[in-house]
Amino acid sequence: MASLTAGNTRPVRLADIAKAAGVSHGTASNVFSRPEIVREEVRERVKAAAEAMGYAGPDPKGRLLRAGKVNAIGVATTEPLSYFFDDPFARVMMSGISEACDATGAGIALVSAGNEEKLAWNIQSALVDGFILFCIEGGPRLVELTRERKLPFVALELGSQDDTVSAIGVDNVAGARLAARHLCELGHRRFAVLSLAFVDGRTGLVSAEQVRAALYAGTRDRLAGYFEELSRFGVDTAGVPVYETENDEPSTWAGLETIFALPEPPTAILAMSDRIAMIAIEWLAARGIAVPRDVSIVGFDGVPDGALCEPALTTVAQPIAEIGRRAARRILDFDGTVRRETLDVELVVRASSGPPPTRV
Amino acid sequence: MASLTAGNTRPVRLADIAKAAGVSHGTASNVFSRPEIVREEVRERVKAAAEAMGYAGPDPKGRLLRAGKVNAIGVATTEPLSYFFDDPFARVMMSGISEACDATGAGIALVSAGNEEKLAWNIQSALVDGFILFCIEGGPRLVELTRERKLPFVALELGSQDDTVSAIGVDNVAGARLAARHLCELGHRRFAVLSLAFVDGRTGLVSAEQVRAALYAGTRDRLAGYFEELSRFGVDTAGVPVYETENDEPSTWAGLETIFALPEPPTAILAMSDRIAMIAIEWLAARGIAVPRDVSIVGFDGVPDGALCEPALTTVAQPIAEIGRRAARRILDFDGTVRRETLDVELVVRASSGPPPTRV
DNA sequence: CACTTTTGTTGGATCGATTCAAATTTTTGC
DNA sequence: GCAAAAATTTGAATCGATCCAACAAAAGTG
Repeated sequence: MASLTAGNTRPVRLADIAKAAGVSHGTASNVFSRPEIVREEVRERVKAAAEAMGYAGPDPKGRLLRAGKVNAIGVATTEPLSYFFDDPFARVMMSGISEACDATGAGIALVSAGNEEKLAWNIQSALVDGFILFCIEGGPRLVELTRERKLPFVALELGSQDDTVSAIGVDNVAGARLAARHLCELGHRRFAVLSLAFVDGRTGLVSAEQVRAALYAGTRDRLAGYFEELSRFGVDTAGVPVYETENDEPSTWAGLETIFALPEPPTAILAMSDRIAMIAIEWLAARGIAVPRDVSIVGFDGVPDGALCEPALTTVAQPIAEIGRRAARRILDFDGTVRRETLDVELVVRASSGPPPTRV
Repeated sequence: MASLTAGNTRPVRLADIAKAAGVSHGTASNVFSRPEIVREEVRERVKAAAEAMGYAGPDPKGRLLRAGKVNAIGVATTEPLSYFFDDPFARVMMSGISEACDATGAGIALVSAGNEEKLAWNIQSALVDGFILFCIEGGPRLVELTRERKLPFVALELGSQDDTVSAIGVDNVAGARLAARHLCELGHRRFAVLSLAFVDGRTGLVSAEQVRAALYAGTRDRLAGYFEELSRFGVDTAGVPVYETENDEPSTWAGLETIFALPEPPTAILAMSDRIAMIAIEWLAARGIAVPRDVSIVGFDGVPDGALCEPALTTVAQPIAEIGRRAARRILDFDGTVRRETLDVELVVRASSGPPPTRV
């Protein structure tokens, strides 16, 4: 219970110890930042004074203003902060970012906020050299807010096609085609799509009309990829139900209820995220529908949990950590250019996909 | 490939737009920080000037120096940054910290560094209002470094008994007793302990002598708890092998080799972390030793993975997220006091512990 | 209309350091 | 012993804002 702060004395400043040691602040500063250029005797005297007065060392707040560089990169999202540690996708991404930061000794500042207003403030006042934006929900807004700061930033996931923002993401169309082709080649012809959001805050079956009006290009692209490939295999995509979820349990459950209440339930589900896919697997298991015997499922993302679930998830894997690493390096070695980068995805075939049940 | 930074023009400062708008910098500042006190006409003029000159808004670097408060808390460790996202224990802890930070709108700055020197620098220059220290390996050093900053900080895990540092941890002795009692009550009498580090960089069987000289009090306390309870049940603790691991696979494997090569292998393993326990379960499974039929295992920590592994892990659960929340609040509502807080642990009985095999 | 209030604006001081050209001291060379 | 060269030290300027006491202008009051 000892009190640390002795009364309310102002913290000791560099100027204070300079005076105490009888040197100019210039010299005092040098003692800490370039000790080799000051005479040993003086150096010791200043250090002694610092010690005696309980000086905490040059305050980074002061240094910062002069130096200009923070040596930290901000990672922002509209989700709560715990998202960075709870969400599997985010975690792998952060691992990649961490790696790049570790390599250069940079720090990471996590930025987020419950409400819109606080988020704006937190972005405006974040002490960072640049931002990496997790554009999940509310991506466009986040980009706007960040653009105001006029610092380098990279958007993760090529949500919009705004060519004025740097972004790193994957080829969603190609990835989706991989998934669809895999299922078609296994013999499936009756499909359903459990999709991510096309616009904010809506769930339910979506019409072609609504797809065209999609706010989130990533979702639209994945659907386009699915449909292109399905068509190639002669599937009438107009008959394929597409249920828009919020990437969570309630909406995915609702989607499954809907899909399996249809006169011709699917033998294969194309899920736009591993999260959705894994929720679906559980839902199906609870209803005695065997995966992949009765229904096959292919996810999207390639989060580590997918390999662990029962049955292990077939999925379109993004190079998540690599995206993170690249994003971080783009900020760290910023060269003033705006660039959009698309990485390749890879189909990882595991146990959740197999041939369709033979018709009885 | 468009260039963002038009040449190398210095960024626009508040003073620049003040001049452009023909007002004093005081007024210009007010336009951004307290717009309601400046006359509308003037406000619009200044805003227009800002817009026209591409002003990014008041630079937080400048504001910071004046304001003094960063509104962010630093979380430091000697591990690489990715530790925060990869390690299950750290993740849950960070979730708790995040929650507390979200509630007050504070940010989180992750601080770490590969080598000692860079770590010191990073701690010295972290822009934060206080620190939470993950004292795993190298805890004492981390505490020293942080103390220099003269900012509030809280050490996680009551490693040392240094009463001059604030800390939050669990009652290791009581927790360990819980684990030991559970196994004794199931009928076990032949034990082995897979321990965390007593000192840095050593592995192998430890002697009572070495236990006494432990650098890490947490480890010592857990062992003390185990032994106290074992004694109570009439077990001769002198005969209980204690193998010091580095909480990783190689050293845990080595420990298991050693323990199971003993003339009287144990029927129950007391593992000082869930990590060690889960590594042990895998090792045993690979050797056809059934858990809990042949050998029971009790872990320590209560990480979420423990519930998922096969068999699910019996463990002494720490209120990890709660520790995180409290630590964060200690920094956020710092009251100038140094306090050591000890939270209770809870025995979570799952599938990895059962009665010992009946003697043949 | 002179006289207080109220409302807005100003400009200097401050936050805590770093930097650098100029001034000073110490060394070196002869 | 003295000039030139080298090594230190100085102090003003700067980084980019916020704060606040003092001042000015407009509005209200008797």
